Amino acid sequence: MPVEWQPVQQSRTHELVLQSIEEQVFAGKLRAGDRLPPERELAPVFGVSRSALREALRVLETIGVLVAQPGRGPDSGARIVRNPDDALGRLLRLHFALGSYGLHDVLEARVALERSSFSAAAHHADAADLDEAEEVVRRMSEPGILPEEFNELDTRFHVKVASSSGNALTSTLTSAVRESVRPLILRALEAVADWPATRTRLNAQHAELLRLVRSRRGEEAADLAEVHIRGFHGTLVDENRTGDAVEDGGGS
Amino acid sequence: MPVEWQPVQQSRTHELVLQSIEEQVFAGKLRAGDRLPPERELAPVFGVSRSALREALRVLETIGVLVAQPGRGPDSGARIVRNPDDALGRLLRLHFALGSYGLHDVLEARVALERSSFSAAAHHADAADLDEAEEVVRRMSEPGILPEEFNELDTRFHVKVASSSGNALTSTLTSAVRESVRPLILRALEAVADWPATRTRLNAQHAELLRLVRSRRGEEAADLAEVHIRGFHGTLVDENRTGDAVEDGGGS
DNA sequence: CACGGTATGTGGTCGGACCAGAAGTGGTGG
DNA sequence: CCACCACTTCTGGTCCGACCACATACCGTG
Repeated sequence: MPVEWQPVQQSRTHELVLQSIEEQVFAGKLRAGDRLPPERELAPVFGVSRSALREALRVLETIGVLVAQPGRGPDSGARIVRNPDDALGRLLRLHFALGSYGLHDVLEARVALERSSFSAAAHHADAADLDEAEEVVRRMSEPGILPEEFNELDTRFHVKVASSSGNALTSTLTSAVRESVRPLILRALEAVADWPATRTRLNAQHAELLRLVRSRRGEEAADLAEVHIRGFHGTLVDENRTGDAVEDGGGS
Repeated sequence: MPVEWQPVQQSRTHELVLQSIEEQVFAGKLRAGDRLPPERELAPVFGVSRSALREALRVLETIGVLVAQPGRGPDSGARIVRNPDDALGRLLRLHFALGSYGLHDVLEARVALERSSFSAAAHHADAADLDEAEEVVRRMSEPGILPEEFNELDTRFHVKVASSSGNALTSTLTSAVRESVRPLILRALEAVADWPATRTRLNAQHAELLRLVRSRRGEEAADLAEVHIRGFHGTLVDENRTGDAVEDGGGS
């Protein structure tokens, strides 16, 4: 049984601290909303310097598990929270920029995730969520809207539908994946030849998507979502060079 | 146009440093493989202390964009890399433990992602990848295998298929999502009543999945993958309490 | 030319100090 | 008794300077 154990060295103390805190989370002893002791107290508990502790806390903050506030009072100090969206967004955005994956990968991932989102939304979304999405579509349809704001609203539309599906994970993933290609999409929209026509076409699809979701026709909504996304990305590939995969030296 | 600008305060200097480095990445001036100057040189460039710079670098390291090695020579120092897997895995693992999303969310996300993976694998996978997957299935079929190792190999099977699909993003996401529920699945497997029967049933599906992929029947493979995953998770929900969503105070 | 000790440079850690800000604390005057 | 205001306290954020461990480059010695 060649299990191929990793070298695992990990002599870095801040990772040991991190591991210790993570174990508390996995064991359920640290839950969302809990507050950590002040850094000056916690560091000696772990037997490390405040700097090392701070680096561990910074990691937790980076992945959206912890927020820290200076000052005094009930809201001060380090608190366990659950905010994966920003972390995931930053992660995918940077890795997309570095070419960890290409535009085609993003396209397929979006199709997979949003098919699921629209299908689930057709079953679970309540009227309030869909009304908000409708309002977004309405604002996207205003004449004279610029690609900049259109891009912003389009993102919000897709994320809104995803979150209305009741699935926090696909919602988060959808949002992060969409965000990671936002600059690319913006540049593509700005470079499109007939902007009003493109805008109108996309909005017609948005409206139809919402109509299908409202009438609980999940499968049709999923199909149209796929067409919508593939068509959109098809425009992108025409306007941009697809980010190709380069060899890497950082194989985990 | 109520765009609702965020407060954005961000007085923390390490975030400014981070932002500056990120811009270099987005502008393509920092690419995978590039080396950063030593911390002692870089800190004064940004006009910050070494500690603040280090916290920014720690963030980049956390999201798998940078690795650092002490010592001297061509391999020392901080290098830009592309290793999103560990970062994504840790992120989803912790957030799942904190209840940012529940087991049902993971189920649906897995179905969406792996349907796409198996479908794409049927079109793009080469023989070598599938042979590796076959080998994994073979080892899972060895009599007397324990849930511990089975869980390990099952993860590797699904990740292997995902990576063979040629889509680095869905592969990474599949891996991370699967990893986030690994402890849960392990406990479920260990608690299952008739372990040999369960094992045999799952392996039969694995073998059939590979057969469908090899014969390029993507749609059927996707359907079976969905059945496979839903059945698996169905066992889980029976054995475990589904992690319910708690209210949160950390709205981004 | 081969070898081995030493100097150098890297990230990692540590301790102490100070800063800015928010809230508690207590004194003061109405 | 209450309202107001200055002061104290506590928090994370930052900075500085020093040392450690380790791997390499360097250079003297054989």
